[in-house]
Amino acid sequence: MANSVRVRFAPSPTGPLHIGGVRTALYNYLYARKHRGQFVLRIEDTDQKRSVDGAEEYIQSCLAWLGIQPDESPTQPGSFGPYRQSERRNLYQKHILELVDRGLAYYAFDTAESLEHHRKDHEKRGKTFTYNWHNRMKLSNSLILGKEKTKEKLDSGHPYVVRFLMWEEGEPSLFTCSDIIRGSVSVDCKLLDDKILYKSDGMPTYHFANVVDDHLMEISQVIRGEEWLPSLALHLKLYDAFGWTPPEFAHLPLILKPGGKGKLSKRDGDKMGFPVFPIKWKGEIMGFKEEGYLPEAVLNFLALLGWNDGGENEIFLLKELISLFDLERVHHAGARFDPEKNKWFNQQHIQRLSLSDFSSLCKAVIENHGFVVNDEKKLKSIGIMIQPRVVLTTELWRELKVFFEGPKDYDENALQKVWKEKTLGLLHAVAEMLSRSEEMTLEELKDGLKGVAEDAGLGLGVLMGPLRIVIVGSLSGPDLISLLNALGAKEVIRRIDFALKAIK
RNA sequence: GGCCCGUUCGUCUAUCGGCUAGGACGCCAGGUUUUCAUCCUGGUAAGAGGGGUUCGAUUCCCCUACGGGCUACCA
Repeated sequence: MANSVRVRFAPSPTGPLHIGGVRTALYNYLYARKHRGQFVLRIEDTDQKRSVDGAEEYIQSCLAWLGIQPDESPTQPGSFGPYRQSERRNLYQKHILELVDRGLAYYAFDTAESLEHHRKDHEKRGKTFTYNWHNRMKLSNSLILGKEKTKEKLDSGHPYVVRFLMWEEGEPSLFTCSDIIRGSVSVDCKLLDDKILYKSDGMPTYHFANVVDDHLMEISQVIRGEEWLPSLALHLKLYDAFGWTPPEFAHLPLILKPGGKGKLSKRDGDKMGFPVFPIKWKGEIMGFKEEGYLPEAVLNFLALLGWNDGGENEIFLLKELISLFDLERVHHAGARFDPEKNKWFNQQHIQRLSLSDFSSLCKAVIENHGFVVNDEKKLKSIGIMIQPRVVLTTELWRELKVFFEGPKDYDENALQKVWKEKTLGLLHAVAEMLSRSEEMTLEELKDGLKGVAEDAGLGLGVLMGPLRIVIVGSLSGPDLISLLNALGAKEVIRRIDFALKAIK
């Protein structure tokens, strides 16, 4: 099939994958699925110093939790492997040599110290040091050394890097790149530097590895963060140098901090009390999963951060996102991460869960707390009562608890508010009424309670407050009649008795 | 500093020259509910500023301001 779509998500394993990366992965995934193409995970570990143990596995687990798994990855290789850059050295080697041979890249021997010196010196004079056409002939590299001397240096094991010959005098300097989201972007090549393609440790830099890999892996669209836009010209020039047809590019707007300035960073979540990682990292930092978010809600929120389908609906499942997604509708400006709206999305998805899905969520929580419910019908009736009351799944037990344990203490303020002189007698009467009766329907139960209140010359409302406190411990919770019904007469009577002893 | 990208309610956004500028989150008020929550109804609030182009600019162009990114032998 011609023009088949292959996109990639290419994180470097330097720590936990944060929300910006997740969104990049998501957009790639959506694009791939929408166009019936492949979604590739490539690990960019060319910087050994910054690689962090466990980060690669973490990335895979995140994608798995979110349900946006790659078609090809280090652990599930396709026919374009290896999928870790550290395992592709020979490929880079071969290609860098080709560039050098053709005079499009050159060896440079400048030490880090000497470059640093130049930079400082320029800075002092209010200038910027750029290693390029206007000074490359004054520095230390194969361009001035000539073939012989360069070979000598190389053979003697002298450390070197390889630099890209970005631009030479006489060439046209205006270069126009095109971006699916932004249209065309022009840069002046005179201002660009001779980027290092190959480091002295024998590893390629991002720029080089990226271009070689995207070409070799037959990537058709590169969808990545906006921080790469300034190096787009370099990358395109590199494709050009090899004579390769470049993929299309789409640069995504950045995700910004909720309150302050700058892009969202890994530490923001901790600082401000909301997660920025999908799942727990090294048992230290909690993720969306642990904080009670559904993967579909996280996906939904992220998808809408910088993109929308133009309609007014905002709640989408992954399947719908796939059919609606369109890179050309991606917003141009950075988007601020809003933890409140994220929560709202979660609530919406919880509310939309089918009763049986919601019930099984409840069941797991109940069992985690050492209780069992084997009556499906009962489980579902509980589910109906509490589903609208939950925003995060971490709140599940707070709502579920009342069905399994009576209160141990009672809300003082609430007591003062509703506890009247006749309350004691009223509660005794309720217990008595319940002990007399068989199984009751909701209606019968309501009528029974009404009867008790009326016998004391009061309305139902006066009874409900105290009764709720006695059963729940506070003045909040699901519909009391349904709750009493679910608990059963015996348990209700027990709680009343317990409370009457505990209160005064 | 240089280069690049961007700029509509507090936040996420719709609008692709006709706008009384729409929706959502949040917030406020009211209603439903025996409570809280859900739910419903309503309200609040925006085109950064200045120049053009045009019969008409939020929409196109320029300048300024502001925001963001990049400027490493990090990605």
